[in-house]
Amino acid sequence: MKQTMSDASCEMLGDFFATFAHTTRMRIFCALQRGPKTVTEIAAEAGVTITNASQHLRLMRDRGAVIAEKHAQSVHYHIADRRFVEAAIQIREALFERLRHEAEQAAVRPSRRRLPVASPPA
Amino acid sequence: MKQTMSDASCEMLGDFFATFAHTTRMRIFCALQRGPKTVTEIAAEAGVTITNASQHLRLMRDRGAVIAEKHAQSVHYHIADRRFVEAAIQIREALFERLRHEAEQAAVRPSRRRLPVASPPA
DNA sequence: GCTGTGTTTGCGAGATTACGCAAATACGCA
DNA sequence: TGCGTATTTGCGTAATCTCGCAAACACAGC
Repeated sequence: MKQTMSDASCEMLGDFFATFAHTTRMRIFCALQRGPKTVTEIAAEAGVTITNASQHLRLMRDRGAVIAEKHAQSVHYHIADRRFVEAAIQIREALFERLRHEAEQAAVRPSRRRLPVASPPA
Repeated sequence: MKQTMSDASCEMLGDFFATFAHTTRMRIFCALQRGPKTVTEIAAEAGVTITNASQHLRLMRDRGAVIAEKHAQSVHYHIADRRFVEAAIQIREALFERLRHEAEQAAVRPSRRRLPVASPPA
């Protein structure tokens, strides 16, 4: 069981990915890319209830993805580390490129789809 | 509900992050960074049963994170896109740096810990 | 065809996560 | 102090995920 990353690293990374492994949290993250926002604003942009937004934000906060700051009655949330945004954009580009590539492949051989195992040329 | 990323993008990214949002899958991903491997090898390196490894690999395959190729009796898995590795490394660096930073902060003011909300200087 | 090795699948139990509602808390303002 | 706005928390239910076991499947060699 030798590995390049330690078990601790794998767990840490797994937790980090779990932080964004939800459409709503991704929408929240996306909304926050345009600057700090209150819970109410975030809930509106993400299209969820304030309670639900607060719950997701707590999870994201506990895992260090976002930071909360109190201003008067409201709490302003913002993204904790700009590199998270850069990584997300990078990943999105890779996924989009993959989609384009798959679309081209589908156009070339329309009958070939979603084989569970891709065999090498026989 | 205006956003920089579309709902579809958020869902796609959320699914992608979910693909790695598990310690075992992260270990599998890590094992595969050193080259293609069979299910049996992956299971051994990740410290899980072959059945369990196969289940995780199926999920990762369905989501485009890894690619399977049959060779004789065995199936060799490899990472689908090198950028996934680069993104993971980048994120890991950011997390480690954050850990270091937190450790320094803790050393400076040892009594201050894990406040649910960080208030700005009053 | 039969056997052995390697991989996948079906299914059920247990654990975890997500969500809404109602209640509680925090804070500014009168 | 009392009120209104903003946010969080407790809790119950529904949905999803994880994992092991046994069975099924794929394939090379005999």
